[in-house]
Amino acid sequence: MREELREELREDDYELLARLAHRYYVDERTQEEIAHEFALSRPKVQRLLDRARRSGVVAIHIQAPPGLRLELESQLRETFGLSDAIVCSARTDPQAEREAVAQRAARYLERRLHDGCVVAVSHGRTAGAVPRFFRPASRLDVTFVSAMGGSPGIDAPTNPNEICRALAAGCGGQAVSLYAPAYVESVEIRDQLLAQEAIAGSLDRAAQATVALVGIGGTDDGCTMVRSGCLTTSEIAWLRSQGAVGDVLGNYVDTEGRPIASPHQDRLLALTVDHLRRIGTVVAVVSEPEKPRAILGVLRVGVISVLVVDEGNARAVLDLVAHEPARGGAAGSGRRASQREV
Amino acid sequence: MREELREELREDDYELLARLAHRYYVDERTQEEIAHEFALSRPKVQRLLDRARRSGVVAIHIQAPPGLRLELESQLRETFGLSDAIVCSARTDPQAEREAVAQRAARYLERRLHDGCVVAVSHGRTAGAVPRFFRPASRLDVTFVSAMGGSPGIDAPTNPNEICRALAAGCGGQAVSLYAPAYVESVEIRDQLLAQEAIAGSLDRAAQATVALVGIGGTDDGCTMVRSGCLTTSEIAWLRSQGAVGDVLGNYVDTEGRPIASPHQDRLLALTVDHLRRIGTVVAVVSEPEKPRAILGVLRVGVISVLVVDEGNARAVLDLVAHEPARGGAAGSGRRASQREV
DNA sequence: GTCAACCGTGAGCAAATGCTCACCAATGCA
DNA sequence: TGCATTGGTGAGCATTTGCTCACGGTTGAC
Repeated sequence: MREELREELREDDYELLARLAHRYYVDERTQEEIAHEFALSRPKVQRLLDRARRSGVVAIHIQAPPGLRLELESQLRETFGLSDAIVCSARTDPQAEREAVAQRAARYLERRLHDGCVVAVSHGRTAGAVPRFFRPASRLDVTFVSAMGGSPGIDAPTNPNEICRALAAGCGGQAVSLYAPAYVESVEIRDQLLAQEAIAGSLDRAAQATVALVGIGGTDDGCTMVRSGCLTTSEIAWLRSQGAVGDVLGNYVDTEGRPIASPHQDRLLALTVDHLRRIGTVVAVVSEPEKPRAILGVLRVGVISVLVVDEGNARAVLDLVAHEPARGGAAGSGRRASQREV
Repeated sequence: MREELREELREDDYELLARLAHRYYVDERTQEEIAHEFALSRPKVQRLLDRARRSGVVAIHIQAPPGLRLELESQLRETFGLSDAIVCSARTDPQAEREAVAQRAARYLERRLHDGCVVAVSHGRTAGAVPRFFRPASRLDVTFVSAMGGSPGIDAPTNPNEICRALAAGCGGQAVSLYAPAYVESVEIRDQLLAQEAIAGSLDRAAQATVALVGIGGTDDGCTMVRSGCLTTSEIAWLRSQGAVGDVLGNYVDTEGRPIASPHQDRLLALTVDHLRRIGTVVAVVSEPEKPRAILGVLRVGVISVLVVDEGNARAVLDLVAHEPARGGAAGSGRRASQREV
């Protein structure tokens, strides 16, 4: 919005703007002082300074550490209404990339968590890498609760209970495990399990969390939900055929963020999208390459508030949005790139 | 003061500062919003942004038109307590240089003058070039009054009366002439002249001015006061021997800005330094090359509030101050250059 | 172990800033 | 010529910002 082309300035105006801007930004005079000096009214000085900024006479440059992609982050925030976005610069090694993302997520949690917080935790390889880097400066009285059941089919450190335990150990907090599988073979069994106090209680605590740490899953045959045995390859293929592009906590959505009603849903022991919606801060960590469509779909659900992601996926997601034909006004690849010019 | 070396930052701090700065300066969030996003207190965000600025993470660059020497101007303002300084970029031709200075002075007056102003005007070649460029956008009801008498020995356009007339013509204002010579041969004659209502009245109006436009004279044999016949070369030599480095309205001062008591003073028909002191805005225009010592002395009198000067003199004056042994702390050439680092 | 000195912190306030709005002058149009 | 429109202007107010100050927790010396 309010995109302003670098307007053409008359030479005299240019000089005045530069003079005012120098006085304001370099010499740090107040607008009132400057107004007095130049025999202008204060609001006029304000307007001129505004113009100086918009016309590019004043250039504010943020000297970011290499590897920080602040521009991308801002675009993600704006495009998806996130309250925060953290992008890690591209690395060749997927393993290193995952660690970089996990480290940033850990730093974010260190900043964000404070005594009394309750954090709901999903499964996932990237989420599983977070605890290794989670070392708050001081002890934190935080409770980590599994937001979904476990799966024997995948590495232990990728399971929610394990992630909770490790995170709690990292800060001296508490871990609340969910002693149930992520996925069972019938609705009846799930309902029986949900009737268990131990299980319902844990899930309920997760639902009451103020923060959630979640991964974003894809719909390819090698995705976590398949590797963990929650879904078969034919089931994931069926979901794909229904338009599913990704999931959060086993809740599949299409590219528009609409839920995919599926029979598998009812055999899942995890928080629902509505649960997540009620949790103030939902932090999603993603690093697996080539997940942009999954990310796009899940972001559009509108429950994610913070995204920690690698640079490749970040760019890819924004590209998807920019090239989409049907949505929003004036698509085309150039639009997004010129959003900010300062 | 408060010179801050670019402090060394830890990598994490660096990242946080860059992130905050980007959010604040590029995305234009308020400090409060940022504080909330980063789970910090508002004052803390403020301090961090402060640090970001001082440590150079935020670089504010003013894209000045070529030939604008804003840095020099700020140094002049600070060094001599001027309310404004305008420096014109160096040109090879002294004539072109004078015109450039005069043009800037004219622009300044156009901005500064408003209906009802009374401007006291001295003689001088540079001051004489001002009217040619003085073309306010709209009619101005301003009165220009000679602040010293005339001299038949110099070009007409260099005489105060003539400058007043031309300035008044330029804006549709009034000119009040001083019908007296700048310099007479005895104190008695001067006193007689001062007793004349026409003369005393004009000088009095000049003394009541709210703005003054003055030149700064040197003490070489070719200075305006000698060329105009006000002083002989032996008189100016005597003044030099007394330490005089320059004058304003015929009032000679030494390099410290102290007045030089001289017998010639009493034969002068012009405003005194004390008169000038009571005039709110005294604009000095100087462009003759190699006048830095004259400028230095006159600026130190403390009556000049605005200096319009060529780049060569501006640098030379600041160099003189920087290399002075006796005054202020920690002299040496490097000091001034490092005053501002942003 | 105790005490003093010292950051770093956030509350609270004063100043500075951004913004809205009503007004005026200049311009264009009938 | 009169009238409507537009662009720019400064008054006044709400918000944002910078700053002071008292407090608490930590460090380091004795």
